[in-house]
Formats: sequence, structure tokens, C-alpha cells
Amino acid sequence: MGRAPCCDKANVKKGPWSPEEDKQLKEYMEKHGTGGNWIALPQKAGLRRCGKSCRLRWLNYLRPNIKHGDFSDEEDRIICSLFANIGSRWSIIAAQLPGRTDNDIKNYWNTKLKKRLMGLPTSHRKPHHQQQKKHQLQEQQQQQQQQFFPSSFAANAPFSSSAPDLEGIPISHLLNSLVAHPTHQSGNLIVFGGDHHSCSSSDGSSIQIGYGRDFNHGLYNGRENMGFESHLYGGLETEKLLLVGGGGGGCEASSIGYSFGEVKPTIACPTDACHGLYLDGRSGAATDTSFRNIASAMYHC
DNA sequence: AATAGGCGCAACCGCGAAGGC
DNA sequence: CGCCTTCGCGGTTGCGCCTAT
Repeated sequence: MGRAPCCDKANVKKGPWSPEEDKQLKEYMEKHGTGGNWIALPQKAGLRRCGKSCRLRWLNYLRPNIKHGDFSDEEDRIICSLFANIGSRWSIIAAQLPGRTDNDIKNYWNTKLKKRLMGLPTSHRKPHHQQQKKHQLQEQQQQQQQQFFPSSFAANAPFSSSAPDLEGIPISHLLNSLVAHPTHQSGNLIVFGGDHHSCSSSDGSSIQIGYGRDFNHGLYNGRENMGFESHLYGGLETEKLLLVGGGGGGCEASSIGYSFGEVKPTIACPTDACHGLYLDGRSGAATDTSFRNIASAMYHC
């Protein structure tokens, strides 16, 4: 049977919006709002568009106070920092950047920021020989990353080998430098090695960089749910940015059973000094390097 | 000047979540 | 409680523009 289509595809226009359609939608929205039903809106507004399309157009383009154009350094840092913390939760990231849309941020990340993190040039075409070099470099990087992130994550979120050489720098220093990074201005909060009883490891000093969704999906469910989403969504703490280090609780690496590539990165640091880092419950040796890559990538921000 | 191909952005698609009945 | 509808999100695609050759 399948899912019912959200609209009559045959009678619906697709593709770029014309100025007339924009005007029509804008005028309707200013007069009536959505009326709580995007699906019915195009008909009421006299538009031959899918409701979803109208919604997208409004949210990403027509809505008042939309900011277009270049992202500031501060915005860059916020995006990088949040991405490192919560991953591709663009709507949440957008909520931290007034006037920016999730689509905008997503595009910006995919086209510019990610490349910057990878250490690739973001400028336009390079001379042919340079492009070949770039390809070689990319392949090299991919090989390296597949060592660290054997799953698909490596392909999706590779980190630069041309980042500053962080080899030999204690992980704790890297973490501290991330935490001390000027990203965290404007009232954002980093909870780091604090007294959150977030999960169930024995020594109470783990450090996690993870995804809110996962914390609510069984990993840390029940009484010790970290409540990540509530930090990000919930009222008073909306502005908070999390890099959570469980205090009394801590996490056992073995409890982090998710595949790194399969879903989202979770990093647990089982000791105060962060001598070992565990990603996805794999051995500390490789994951130490992984963390260096992440830290290195964030350094680029 | 023509063209190939990369880049960036707008828009689409499909899925899961949320909420109403 | 389960079904259905709608919303919202994240990933992906398509296309126009721009640059190098």
C-alpha cells in the first residue's frame, strides 16, 4: 500500500519559486498565518504547491528576519562547536544562530566548513596539477581516517591530517583547549568533568561528546538519562551548549555499544587524566588518535 | 570564445515524531 | 491504545553560476 502522498503530485508545481508565488505566499502568511495546517495552506492561498514546499519556502526564505550571506567567525565557531557536540542536528544549531535557517547552516557546513576542517581549500578550481595533489591528499586522508573510523563515519566526516600536529599534546590539554575555546561566549555553558551523574561508569570522570538523541534512545535511558535534549530545548537552558563530562557517574566504554559509523560518535574518557579514550568500545590505542583528529579538526574552527 | 567541470544554493524526498481522534 | 494526519528534520539532488583550461 505504502504511504499516502502529502499532496496531489500531478497538480503540484515543483522547482524554483517565482516572485509571484513568493508574493502570494508572503501575503497569505502575513494575513492568516499557517492556520495550523501547511497541507491545506497552498489551496487556501491559491498556490499550486505542496504544503511542504510552502513551509520550506517560508521558513528558509520568506520569513521575516532571515539573515542571508556570509557567516561571521563567531557563527563559524558556534557551528563547529555545536556540530562537534551534537552532530548534524541542524535545527538545534540554527536555534543558536538567530536569523539563520537549518538549511543555510547545513549548506554552509557541507560546502565550506567541512572542507575547512578537512584542510581542503574552499576556493574555486585549482590548476590541474594541484587538483591531482588534492585528490592524492584526499585519498591519503581517507585511508588514514578509515583506520580511525572504520565505518562509514570516516567518509562522512573526515578530519584533516593537515591540521596542526597535536601529537604529543596530552589529551587533557586538547580537551581543555576545546573547552576554553572562545566559542563558548554569550552565556553558553560547558559542563566538563562536573558532577553530572550521567552514566554508569565506575570512576566518575568520563568525558563525552555525544548526541542528545542517543541519550534518549536507550543508551542512557531511564533514571540516568542525561536529558541532553531538555538542555537544548527546554526553556531556561535553551542557550546552553554541552560538552558533558560526567562527574560522579562516568561511562563504561563497553556500555557505548553503538557503532561509530552507524550512528553518532560517543567518546568516553575513563580516567581523570584521560590516558585512554574509547570510541565505540574499541581499543584505546586507535581511539586516542581518533580523538586527536577530532580535537585537531575543532582546532581549525 | 567555447567548454568542461566544480561549487553553492534552493528545493525535494523520505522518514520518524508528535498530536489528535 | 492504535491509527491517521501533519509537522519537522536531515540527507540528497538538480541546476545555474563561475572558473580554469
